[in-house]
Amino acid sequence: MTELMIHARAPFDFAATAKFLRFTEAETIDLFDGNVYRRLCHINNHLRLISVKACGTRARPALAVRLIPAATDGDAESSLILDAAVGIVQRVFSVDHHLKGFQAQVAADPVLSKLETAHRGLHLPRWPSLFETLVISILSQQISTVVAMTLKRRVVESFGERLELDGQTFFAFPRPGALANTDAENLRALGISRAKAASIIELARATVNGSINADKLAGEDNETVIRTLSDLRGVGRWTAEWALMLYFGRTDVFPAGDLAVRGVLAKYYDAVANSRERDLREFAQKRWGQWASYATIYILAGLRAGTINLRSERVVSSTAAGSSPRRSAGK
DNA sequence: ACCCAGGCATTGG
DNA sequence: CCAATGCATGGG
Repeated sequence: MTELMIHARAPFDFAATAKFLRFTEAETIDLFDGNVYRRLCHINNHLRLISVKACGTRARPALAVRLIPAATDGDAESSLILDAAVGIVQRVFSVDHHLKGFQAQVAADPVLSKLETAHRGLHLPRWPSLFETLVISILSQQISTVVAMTLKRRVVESFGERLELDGQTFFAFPRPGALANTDAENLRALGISRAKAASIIELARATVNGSINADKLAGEDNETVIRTLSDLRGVGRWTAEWALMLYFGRTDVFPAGDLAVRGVLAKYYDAVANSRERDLREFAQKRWGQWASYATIYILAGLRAGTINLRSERVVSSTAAGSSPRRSAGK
């Protein structure tokens, strides 16, 4: 069986990166068993299961990529598909990001350097397409991630193509065309709000007709991408910023409107305890600069792992025994 | 039953 | 420019 190797830059923690965007057991599309990452993808109009696992050494990490059905040696079409699959894996695991720069950036920041140590090697995990990225972010707006993943699973099972392999059913994320021509009621029936249903359908149509072009946007700067994506119904700054990270792989983005991120800054950074969104953004850009996206995901990773939390007081204050407690989250 | 969770569009000052 | 409001589900 043909297997391709992709080399990555150390530090690189394959499992942490694979897990970051996949927090529920009920995942039907983005599969990770702790060892092998698998996802069914449309590649050059073929359905293929991409299978990835870590190999190499700590100093020279690498990924091994396989396709099922397997590529046929010497077949030109198979070769194209394999190359495309490698491109997807490179994107999903941000193998080109060099985290030494992030380490240097946060060395003097007590909170982030602790998080960097705790989660060392976590790369920015990304989605294979801009369409999928935006649909997931729209579904995630305001509601808990668990609910959002439930809704995503229903969308995938209703509109995604499937492939049976060894008695197991694999789903691909729906292509834009599958959602562009559906009625909003079909999404409403899955528990999606009226506004989000309309947003997803409009996004699907914009993707099909080319008015949203991921390849073109890839060459634009952050603010241009944010402006362009924000023209879509249901896409605001928060959603566009996460798309800059989770699809385009920009390392210098800070989603200052994010509820969880705001809570952490309010609790752990006195300087911005009650700041407005644009002040938080300025603070983050100054402090984390080209690595603000990594500061963001390490903060969220820390929250999930319990390295940091939003529940109680940050530390025991030696002098203010009777002082009023700090609010733990922004309003 | 109620409140909240990795927002957004709309409306009104 | 800023504040208030409704929206969807599922877990506490």
